[in-house]
Amino acid sequence: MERKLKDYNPEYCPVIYSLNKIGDRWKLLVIHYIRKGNLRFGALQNVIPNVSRQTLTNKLRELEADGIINRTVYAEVPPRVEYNLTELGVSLLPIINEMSKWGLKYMRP
Amino acid sequence: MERKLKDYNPEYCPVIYSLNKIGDRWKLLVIHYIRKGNLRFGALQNVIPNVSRQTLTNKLRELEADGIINRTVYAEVPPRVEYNLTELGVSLLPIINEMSKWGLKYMRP
DNA sequence: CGGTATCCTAGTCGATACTG
DNA sequence: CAGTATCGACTAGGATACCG
Repeated sequence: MERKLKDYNPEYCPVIYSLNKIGDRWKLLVIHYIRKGNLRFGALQNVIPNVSRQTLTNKLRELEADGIINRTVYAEVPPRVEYNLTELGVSLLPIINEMSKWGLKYMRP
Repeated sequence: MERKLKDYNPEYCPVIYSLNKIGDRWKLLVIHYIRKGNLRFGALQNVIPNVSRQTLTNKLRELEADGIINRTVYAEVPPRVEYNLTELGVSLLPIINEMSKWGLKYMRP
């Protein structure tokens, strides 16, 4: 699925381009939870339900590679790593805001 | 992945609720392409890149079950089936608009 | 603490053939 | 035309163990 959508020419469909960057539940959740401020790896793992360390690592690396989040390593013992949104990451918040608004309006618990 | 996110209690996170409804590339693309007006099954298959009949069928059924699209069958020969957005489906368009805006602004072809 | 490295499985998707 | 049925390949993601 990943491969297929990347083969398209996104030039003709901005939506597909966006989907290739963040069309992924985990990524959106990471961005959603990071928005409030810097978060450590462990905190992310706790706050995102049921994500495995490995998957979280993968998604964080992809987001970092795409320039959506920053990864800051503090040379301490025990080690501390914090993630926060880049400017590009912040520019994605309106999308998440719309999703949040829609969810609030239409979800029936 | 599907199962996992469904196990969460979405009551506490509207974003997760939204993701459970439309956190899926195919679904978003279907909604995106249907927005312009009624579309037949074949037209959808042509306009959505590389989607198989089976996958498209599945996604259309799920969207229908969630009340996001209508399916209208015309008793003709050859048969004609058209899909269009319900009111609920239309309410999702702001999300897609935001994604489209973001893609337009930040994609580098 | 914040990761890798492996392994493995469930589920998704595509190809093909067939149907009303 | 608009599907279904079947099968097989692929892969995202979870479990586990280990590392700096």
